[in-house]
Amino acid sequence: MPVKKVEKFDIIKQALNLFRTQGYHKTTMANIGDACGLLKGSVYHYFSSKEDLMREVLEVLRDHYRDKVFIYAYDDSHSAAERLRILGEKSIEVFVNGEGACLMANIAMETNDVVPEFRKPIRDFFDDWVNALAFIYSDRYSQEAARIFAQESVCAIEGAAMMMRIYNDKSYLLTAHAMIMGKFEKADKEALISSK
Amino acid sequence: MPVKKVEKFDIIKQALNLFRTQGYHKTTMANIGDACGLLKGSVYHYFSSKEDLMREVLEVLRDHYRDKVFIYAYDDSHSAAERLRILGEKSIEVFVNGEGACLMANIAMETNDVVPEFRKPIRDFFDDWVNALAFIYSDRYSQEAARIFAQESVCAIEGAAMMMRIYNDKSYLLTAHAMIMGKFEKADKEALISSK
Amino acid sequence: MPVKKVEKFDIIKQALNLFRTQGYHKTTMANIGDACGLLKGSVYHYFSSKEDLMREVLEVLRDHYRDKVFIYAYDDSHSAAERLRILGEKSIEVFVNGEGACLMANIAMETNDVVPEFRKPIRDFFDDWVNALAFIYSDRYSQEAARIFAQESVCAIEGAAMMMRIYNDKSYLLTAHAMIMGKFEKADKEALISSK
Amino acid sequence: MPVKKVEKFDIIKQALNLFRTQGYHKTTMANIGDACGLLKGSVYHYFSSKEDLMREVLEVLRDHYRDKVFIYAYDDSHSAAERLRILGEKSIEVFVNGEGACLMANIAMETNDVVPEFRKPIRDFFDDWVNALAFIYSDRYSQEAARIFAQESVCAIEGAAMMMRIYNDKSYLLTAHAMIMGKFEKADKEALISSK
DNA sequence: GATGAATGAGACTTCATTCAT
DNA sequence: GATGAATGAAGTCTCATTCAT
Repeated sequence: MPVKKVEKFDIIKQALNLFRTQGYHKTTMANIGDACGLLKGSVYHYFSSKEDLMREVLEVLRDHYRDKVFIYAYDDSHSAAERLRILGEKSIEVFVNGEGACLMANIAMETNDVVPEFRKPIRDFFDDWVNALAFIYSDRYSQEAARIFAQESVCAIEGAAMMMRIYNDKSYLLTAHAMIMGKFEKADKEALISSK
Repeated sequence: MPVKKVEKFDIIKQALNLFRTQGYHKTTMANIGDACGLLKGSVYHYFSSKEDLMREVLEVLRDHYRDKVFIYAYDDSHSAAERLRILGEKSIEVFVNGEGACLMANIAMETNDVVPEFRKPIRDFFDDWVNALAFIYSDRYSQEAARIFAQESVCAIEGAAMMMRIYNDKSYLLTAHAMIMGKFEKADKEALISSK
Repeated sequence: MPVKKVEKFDIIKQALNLFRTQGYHKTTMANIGDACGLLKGSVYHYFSSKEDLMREVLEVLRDHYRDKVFIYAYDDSHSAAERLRILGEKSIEVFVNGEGACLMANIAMETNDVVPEFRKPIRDFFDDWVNALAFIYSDRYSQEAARIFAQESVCAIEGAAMMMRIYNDKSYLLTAHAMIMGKFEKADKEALISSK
Repeated sequence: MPVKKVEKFDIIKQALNLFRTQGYHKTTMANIGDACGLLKGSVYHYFSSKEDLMREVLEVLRDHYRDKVFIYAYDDSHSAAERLRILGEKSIEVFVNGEGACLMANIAMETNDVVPEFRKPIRDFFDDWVNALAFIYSDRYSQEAARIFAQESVCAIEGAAMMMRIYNDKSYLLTAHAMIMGKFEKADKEALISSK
């Protein structure tokens, strides 16, 4: 029976949302328990500590993006531009539904210097993301240029997510995606022109 | 001769660095006291609460940027490109010296949903920044386009600051500035071309 | 067999005694914890704050008097004089056992101007007391006169409780009760005489 | 020049009012300083400690009552009833002007079991009061009866002061005084009758 | 597996007090 | 005499964590 498994995942989902919006230190085990209909003591049946819970949250999120989002970057059945569009769409969906906050970025900023254990899963996530974009971009850019553009893209999106949250205005994210798509498509044309 | 007295501004500076690197909730009044050679109780001689101290930190930082950095955007004695370069240089200086963390962004992400009092000073800071860049850009862009480019620039730099911190790699920030400068200069040429 | 657990009511009883003798501000959560064999932090498992605990203490005491003491005022199976005697006896018992201090009066005096939240339960207690006495007195006095005599009686007893505490001499309370009983009985005779 | 003396007395007066309404523990040295236009540190030029200040407050109040109020009890130029009226008038004045709180009673209740140093001045005050009333009453009562009536009178007035404060209703005090005067005058008539 | 009681460390804050200027 | 900076003890409260039931 998958009952237990589901419950554990529920805790992770609730914790993810709380960590995302309230941050790591402000979110208490009682908050998490409340959100799941559990007492805080009961959360310890599933996770040995708050840090452990956070690690699992980061892992689940990393896996989710790798398996359900970034994977599309490598899907040959779509054009590069199309794949870029899909990635953008999916991350907008997640960011915007999740009240415009990126767990990875927020936890990175809050805990980078105080809970070093979280660094690796966070870096892994961003590695995956940059690699995925670089793979798409390598269609029209050199290895080197694709990588830099990928990094720039991630910066642009994360910066936009931050502004979106500060100003409570979703347009930042849309603008960022449009900018990236535009730049990529322009590269396309230039590539076409120069290849003539 | 006065005994070495702690200046209020010293506390603000130390607090700024601690808040920037450890975050708001993880930084304790004892940490701040320690950094100034004071007991935690003594900090209350200057600030009525931790929140109050943070408010003053945000205010000081906002004022600093407005008066010492963004002000160059409006300095007629330099060309637009030159002014853009100066702004970039100054913020790199601050970010990088400050161990690569942007207090405004970090606190925004950590406290946006839990300490609404901090929202206004943070927004004010970003308003100042966007306005300054938009003013420079309006030299070669329409009002509308300048504003959007300014927002994109801030996003790019903040995203880069985040990546810099996560990967402990200062090149992100340099790349972001180079990209912005490049785009602005290209606009220059295009403007020249189209004005022919 | 359950491990000896602290009952919520135990905490209330211990707190009542401490508040009564040491006052509200001087009594600490650690004092209360100690008196119950708990750490100060553990008291918060039962009460959300010191003020909340005090509110419950006041409520319990008010309920106790209403249900276990003042209720006798309305018991038809005894004569008015007898009911008055019972009330006096019971309150002497409580006051004297409680080391001669009236929690309600003490907390009223200490917190009247600084913790307005306590005013209502305190007034409710004194309302109950005056009403109970007035009901007894209405047997031989007009509504109006009974009410005033009831108020005077409460004043006399509370004043006596104060003097008892200051001089550590229980006779004040006995004297006050004797005076009240005497006055009531005299009214009886006068009533008899005037009814001839 | 009596400048200094006056200032010290100012502090005592302000402290008296604060202690009376807020209680001993809740009143801070900063409160007292504020009320005098001093910083809290400066109060220590006049009093070695908060306890010391309170002791002086109690002493001043005791002296005031002894020299300016109770002294009328022994003034041969008025009848006993007149002297009783004067005492009542003066204490109503003080109580009611002083926002209906009796410093002596309040501090007695709050500190009886925790600051034994205050007991003696408080007892001295009440001794003075009882003696003064007993002296008046001895005009028409036996030594013994006068003393008991004096104690009852003090109880009645203090109880009334308490109720006045709890209900914010000055009539309690007036009623108490009327009751005492009435009882004394009745004794007068009875004495006259029995002396026939 | 869940509960709720309990812990203990540590957070923010207050405050009487001291002292150099 | 007054100030303001500083102290240190203590107070209220929070919270991750443990554990018997």
